[in-house]
Parts: sequence; structure tokens; C-alpha cells
Amino acid sequence: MGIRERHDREKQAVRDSILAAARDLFVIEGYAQVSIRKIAERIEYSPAAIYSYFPSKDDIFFALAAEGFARLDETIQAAAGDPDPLTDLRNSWWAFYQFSKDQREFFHLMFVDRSVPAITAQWQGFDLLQQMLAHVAARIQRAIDAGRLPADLNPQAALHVLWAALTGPAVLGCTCRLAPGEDCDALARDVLTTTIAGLAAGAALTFVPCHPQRPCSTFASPTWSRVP
Amino acid sequence: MGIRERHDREKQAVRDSILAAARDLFVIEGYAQVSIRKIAERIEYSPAAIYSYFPSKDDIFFALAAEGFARLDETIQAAAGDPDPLTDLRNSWWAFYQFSKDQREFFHLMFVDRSVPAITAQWQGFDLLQQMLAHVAARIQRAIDAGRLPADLNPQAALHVLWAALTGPAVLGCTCRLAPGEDCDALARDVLTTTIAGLAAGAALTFVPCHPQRPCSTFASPTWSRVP
DNA sequence: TTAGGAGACTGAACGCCGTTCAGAAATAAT
DNA sequence: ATTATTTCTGAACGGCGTTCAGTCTCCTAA
Repeated sequence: MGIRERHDREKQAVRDSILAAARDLFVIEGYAQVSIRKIAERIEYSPAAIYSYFPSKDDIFFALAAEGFARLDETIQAAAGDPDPLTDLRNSWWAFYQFSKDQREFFHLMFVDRSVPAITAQWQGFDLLQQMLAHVAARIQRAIDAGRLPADLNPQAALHVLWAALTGPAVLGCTCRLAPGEDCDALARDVLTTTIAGLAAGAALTFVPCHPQRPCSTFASPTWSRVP
Repeated sequence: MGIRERHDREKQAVRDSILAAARDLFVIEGYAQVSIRKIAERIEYSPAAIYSYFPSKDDIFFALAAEGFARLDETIQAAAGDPDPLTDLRNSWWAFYQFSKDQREFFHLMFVDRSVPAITAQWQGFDLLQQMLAHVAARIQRAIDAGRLPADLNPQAALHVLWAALTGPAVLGCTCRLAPGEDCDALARDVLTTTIAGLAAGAALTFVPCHPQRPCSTFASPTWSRVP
């Protein structure tokens, strides 16, 4: 009989509405402005009810971060496709930077915020992040194969350099650390141009990537409720 | 009569003790763990007393941020002095990165945190930041004059590129966004090497420093995925 | 058909937080 | 000695995340 299924569906619907309410509040106002009480009011439940769907506020935002990685992966995938490998690489990371603008709060939650311990504690558990990094690494390899980047370039090291370098202007932008009138887009473009030029010039890299020999299976379906 | 002076001195001493207590708590535990009540307990005053020395918690952290810029300026000054202009430049920005490690909470407050609106609102007011940026800009100019960087390089643009690029690994490090085992120092070194190599290779920069009449176009309208 | 039980939900509370304010206490000026 | 001023406190306000005893609803089993 389908009673159990209906119950699960209903429970899931409430869970989703909690996430939707949290997302609505936070994409506009940011993490700090989202309270359990506001979420509860929005879904017309008591604050305490939320705790039978999520063990804590952290877990709500962990789920939102996972959603953020899905959005980011989509964004970067959508930017792919240029036949020229270097342009393709450039477009990928430009899309990363654009994400930090268009989905400012998601970006902040995923890459900057320290208020959600679970995000850093289970950092390797974000499969979509690993997947996105793998995609970009593949594009770097293509650029190397095409002779557009040095043959001895370590793709993983280059990947991390690009990621770190682009994170800089994204953070300065989304935390408002530029003087009024300074053009964050131009800055990000310059960082991207300069970094790719530096990689192409054959700067010797020292970063040794930690190959994920990982316990990722541990985190299969991390967003699903382990609520008692 | 010196009564007024004594009063001012005493008032200043209490003010300093508030800052000291706040600093002690925050360099170890971070902004979020510092409460007015904890500061008050530490200096053996009531919480309300603090409000006759600072208008709000924000202002306490604004003062600490100013102190942070002094510390950063010192750190970078101490790293200067190498006769080779490029090495000098390299040492300066390495010191910037080291600051993000050694004074993690100060760095976070100054360059990452969004909890203290006053810091972004009065960003141009931090004279020591402007001073530090001017110092580094001068070193870039020296490197250009010595023929180690392209003659047509805009020092202000290069300055911002280095600043933004180095901010990336610093943020990834201090917000724990690297997989365990990944070497943040090596990453920062690579970003620094790559960026300087890119600047030396003559990557064309588009950043126009400080156009005060133009409204801040940062995060204005969504644009998708193509590098202009 | 109905008693029992399981799960969902609430109201009230706990201990935090930043901040405000009337008034007490201490100090200075008269 | 009295007044005026500055300094500080206690209590409170409204907010927060979280917990828990108890209610209410609905499904199951007798």
C-alpha cells in the first residue's frame, strides 16, 4: 500500500519547503539574516518543527551549499565548448567568477563563509566540486595536448593556481573590498589573463596535488536526512 | 590643573583595555566568539559600560581592523630590502600571504569578513592600507624602471592583480577550503610565481584604478560566461 | 469499531546575544 | 555642603539556536 510512500512524499515536501524558504531568505539577505524563526514563520510552522527535518541550522546550509555546487557545475558546463582550448579554459574560469557575482550568497557560503563548520569538515564530500575540478583539469590537459600550455605543466597544480587566483577578485568583490569606482570585472579579467599568461610562460609550480584517494563513498547522498 | 588630563588618560586606559580584551578573545577564537558580555567580564565592567566607550560592537572591530592594517604594513615593510626588484616584490607579497597565516583573524576581519559593515563602508578611510598599497606600487615601479617588468605596465593595475591573486590562496587557506594534505603554502607560492611571470610576459591589463565618478559596477547586472 | 501507538507538531522555556535606559554611585565644581 | 556632571550598573527588550514535555492526528491491529 502507498501510505508509507505518501508519508515520505509529504515529509519530503516539507523538507523541500524549508530549503526553499531558507534559500529565498539567504540569496537576498545572506546567511546572517536567515534565522530558524524566520524560516518557520515563512512555512507557517513552529520553529521547533524544523528540528525534525534538520538536526541544526548548519545542516540546512550544508544542503544549500551542495545545491550551490550543482549550480556552479551547471554554470561552468554551460560556458564550455569553445574549440580553442585556451579560450575554453578562459571561459570556464570566467564563468566561475561570474558565478561569484550572480550567485553571490551561494559563492560566499561555498567558498568563503566560516559559519557552517560542516562545509569545511566535509569538504571532500562535495562530489560536484570534485567533478567540476575534474572537468576543468581535463580542459587544461587538452590545452597542454594542443601545445597551448607547456608540456611539463602539472594539470592539477595549474588547476589549483587558476582556482586560487580567480577566488581572489571574487572575494574582494563579494566582500566589498574594492574602492567605489574600481571595476571588479576588469580586475578579474586581468587576473585571469595574467595567470594564463604566467602558466603559458612556463612558471615552475611546486604544488603537489593530494589525489583524492578518498572516502567519498562515505558521503553518498549527503543531503539526505539522517534525522532520528 | 591636570584633572582633565588625568580623566582623559583614565578614559583612554579603559578604552584600550576594551580593545585589548576584544583582541585577546578574537585572535584566538575569531569574531563570532567575541561578545560584548565576554569583553565586559574580562575587564570587570558591566556590559552596558562598554557603550560609553564605543557606540557599538562594530566600532570595536573597526578599531581592531585599523590596528590590523598597521600590523600588515609593518610586516610588509620588514620583508622589504632585497636589491633585486623582482625578488623584493616577491618578498612583499609573500609577506602579505604570511600575514594571512600568522594573523589569521586579523586578515579575515580586514579582507574577508562581512559582519562589520563599517569596514567596507569606510574602506577608503584606512590610511595604512593606502600607504601599504602605495609602497608596493613603488616597488612595482622600481621593477619596471629596472627593466624587469614591461615598460608599459600600469603599476596600479599590476598592484591590484597581485593583491587579488594572492588574496585567493590566503582566503582558501584561512577559510579551510583546501583538502586535507594540500599544501596551501605551495599553492600561494605558485600563484605568486605565476602572476609575476604573467606580468613579466606582458599580459595586457584592463583595470583602470579609481574612477570615482563611475558608479560601482561591481555586481550590477548578470552577464553570462563570455569574457568581454 | 475502537484502543493503542507512532509520528508530527507546538508552546514554553533555557541560555545566549547586542543594545537601551532609568537611576545609583562617584567625582568635580560651586 | 550642595549641586552638577560623569561614570557605571541592573534590569529589561527583542532577537537568536535549541530542547523537551506534552498534545494532536492518523494509521494499525485487535
